[in-house]
Amino acid sequence: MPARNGHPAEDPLKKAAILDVAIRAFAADGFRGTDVGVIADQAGVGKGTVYRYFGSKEELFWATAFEVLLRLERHLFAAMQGIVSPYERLRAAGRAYAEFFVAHPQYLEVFIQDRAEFRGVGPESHRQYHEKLAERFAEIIRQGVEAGEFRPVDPRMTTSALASVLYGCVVLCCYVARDRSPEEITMHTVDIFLQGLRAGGC
Amino acid sequence: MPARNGHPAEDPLKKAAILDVAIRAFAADGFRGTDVGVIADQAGVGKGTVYRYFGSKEELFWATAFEVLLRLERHLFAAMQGIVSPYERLRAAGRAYAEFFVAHPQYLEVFIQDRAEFRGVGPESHRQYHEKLAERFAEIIRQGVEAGEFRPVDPRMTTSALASVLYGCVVLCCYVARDRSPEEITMHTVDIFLQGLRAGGC
Amino acid sequence: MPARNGHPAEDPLKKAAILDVAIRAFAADGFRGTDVGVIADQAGVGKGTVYRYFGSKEELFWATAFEVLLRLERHLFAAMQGIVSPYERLRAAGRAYAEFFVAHPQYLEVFIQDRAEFRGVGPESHRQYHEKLAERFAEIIRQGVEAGEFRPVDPRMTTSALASVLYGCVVLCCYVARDRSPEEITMHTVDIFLQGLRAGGC
Amino acid sequence: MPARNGHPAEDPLKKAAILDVAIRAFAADGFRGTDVGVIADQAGVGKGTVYRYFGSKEELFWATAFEVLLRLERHLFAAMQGIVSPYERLRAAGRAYAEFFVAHPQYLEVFIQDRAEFRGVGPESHRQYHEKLAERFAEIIRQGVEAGEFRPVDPRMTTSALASVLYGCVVLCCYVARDRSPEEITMHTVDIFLQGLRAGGC
DNA sequence: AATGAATGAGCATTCATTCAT
DNA sequence: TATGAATGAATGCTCATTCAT
Repeated sequence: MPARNGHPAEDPLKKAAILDVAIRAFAADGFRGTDVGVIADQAGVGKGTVYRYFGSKEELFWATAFEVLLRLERHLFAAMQGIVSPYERLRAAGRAYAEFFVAHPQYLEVFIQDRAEFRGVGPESHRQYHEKLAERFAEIIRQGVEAGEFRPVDPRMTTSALASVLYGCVVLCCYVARDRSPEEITMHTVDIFLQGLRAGGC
Repeated sequence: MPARNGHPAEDPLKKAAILDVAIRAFAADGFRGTDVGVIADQAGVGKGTVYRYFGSKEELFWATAFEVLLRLERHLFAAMQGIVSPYERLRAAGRAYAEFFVAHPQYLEVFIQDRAEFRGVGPESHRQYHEKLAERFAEIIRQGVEAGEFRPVDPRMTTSALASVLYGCVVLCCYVARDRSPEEITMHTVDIFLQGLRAGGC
Repeated sequence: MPARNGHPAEDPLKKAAILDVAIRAFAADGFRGTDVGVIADQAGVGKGTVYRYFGSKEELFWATAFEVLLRLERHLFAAMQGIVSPYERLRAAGRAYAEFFVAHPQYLEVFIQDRAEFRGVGPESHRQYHEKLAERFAEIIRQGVEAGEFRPVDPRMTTSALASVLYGCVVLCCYVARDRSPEEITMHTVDIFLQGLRAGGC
Repeated sequence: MPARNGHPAEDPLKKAAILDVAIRAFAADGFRGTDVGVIADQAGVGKGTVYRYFGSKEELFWATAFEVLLRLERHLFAAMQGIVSPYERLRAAGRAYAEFFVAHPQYLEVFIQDRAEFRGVGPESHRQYHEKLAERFAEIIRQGVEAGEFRPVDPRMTTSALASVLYGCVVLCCYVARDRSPEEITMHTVDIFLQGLRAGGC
């Protein structure tokens, strides 16, 4: 809503610049450890501008976390593009998930900070977005079940299960099996998830 | 009468009291949000004593995280006690893992803080302990493979996989499927992990 | 069509609107606690306009304080209208003074802020106006003395005395005798001032 | 309450030093304009120490204002020492009041800030102290009335009246009659207060 | 050895003022 | 002329760590 005589009420480029810097900053130092002033400096704007655009450090963080979620979603669905088999779609999503966080470790840190600092209690809009995203995966699983490709599992719980598997893999890879890449571990885990650890009992 | 070695005259009871308080404090407010002074007060000791026993806030946190790891390990192996089948042992461990963190949510927060604040880079002794713990599970998987109960997977990678699955379940339960308990989600996930999502293609 | 002199094309209505809002704002939050941006918003103008019309927050405050002084003066002389006896004129002025600040507590706060923040050191024009106002009262006292209604006091000092009495009454009424109204206290004080506390020793 | 092995829980000298600096600082820059850090520096202590001793900037200010009130009270009663006649006691108090604030202008500024910033709403303990002080003066007036030295006025209201007169004189002297000293103005006003402005109508 | 008073770097947020549009 | 986005200095308060007692 520009004023009567022309004003760029909000500059999307500037907003994006702040967000980009914020991702790196929160990833590097954590929510508490991050200085809003440093973000402002690195984004080339005044501290007041950051507050103008985002209201508070907390809201800035949530905007940051949301942006990461958006990018992850885009990456996942791009990777599943053109694949039909639900089985292959989940494998592709798993691989993309690992790739995404390996390529952008800072995104992972933001995810982790979100949980660590706010225990998953963010703005309602985030919850709704999670919900929508989960539903998209539940639908894939539902199709796999209907197609007889998957066992007759509960789609929503299995979406949770898949999310847990993927999240656990990328988060814990720093603790375990340092001689393997996160992608390797993730794909191994996803494959067990899909095939089962148990020896095939027909 | 100073002790034989190291710090003279350390009172193990006092140390345990501090640690107990620290778990609750770090869980409640996070690493950065926790005030060492408050821990000292609640433990009934002076701030200086906390520093004498633990050196720094960071070291205190690591001691805290280590204590939680010890308790988790005890709980897991107690739950596997007397079970022979590797398959059943892993199921029992999975259930125990979820139970443990549901019964003591603060322990989970400490785990999460550990990763969030220090990216899994703690003292070397922790790494070694993780290693030993992982080896114990790898051994179970190895036995399962040898017994023909499991597919011929890499035991170490599969241990990673299992850890990721369990960790992901308890950490993410706050985001997804709020209508299910963490135990339900975890057991569902573990069962898929063991049985496979794919429809049994003999 | 710019005005003949000084600032071209100043809108007196807009200026008055800003001043009105400013009185309330400064009274409510004090000089330091008042946000110029809020004044601009409430007056329905841009922040830049406030600065265009008043130059700085400080000058805005002085304009505000001056406006209050003008209104007080009008109120006092309206109340003295038609009264001849100097004695009765001063009583009427005293009563009007108390009434004025009871009816408009925000005016009082502005007076107090003026003294608190600037120690009475405002622009020279204010000093001159004070001087003129004081002289009008001194003249009344002079007449009272000449008429034999007052003792032969120094008119200027007695004007000061009267001002102090009135100011003290309205400012301190929040500390003392909360069971009496400011008007009661003021009239009691004024009457003592006029009659003397001492038992009339003829 | 020192700890088991000797601690000077609170150093009264340090506290007094902070208070002394605070009086000057608040007087010079006002409540809002004063930087607690500057007070700490000038008092030769850390900022944390100021907060340890006084809890907050506001409480520090109240302690400051209270200290000034105590000093004023001591000065007033010292000046009335040995004087019997209520009439002379009030004159002496009036003179002492003016002298006190002329000798310590910063005390006056603190008084004014108190009213400006907090509208006389301080801690309950202050109100009680004011009350006690007022009662002491009311008693003097009561005695003057009983002795026939004063007219039969209400002692409490007349105390208010006297307080208003004195306060008004010292506060406003910066606006009016700059060619007279505050003491002169005050004594003139007090004398009118005592004798009456009106020509003695027997 | 134990204590807790003292320290001061650190940080979120506000707001007077400017100036491009 | 009017606007309000941008700026960044300013400030209250916290808390990890030290050290005199």
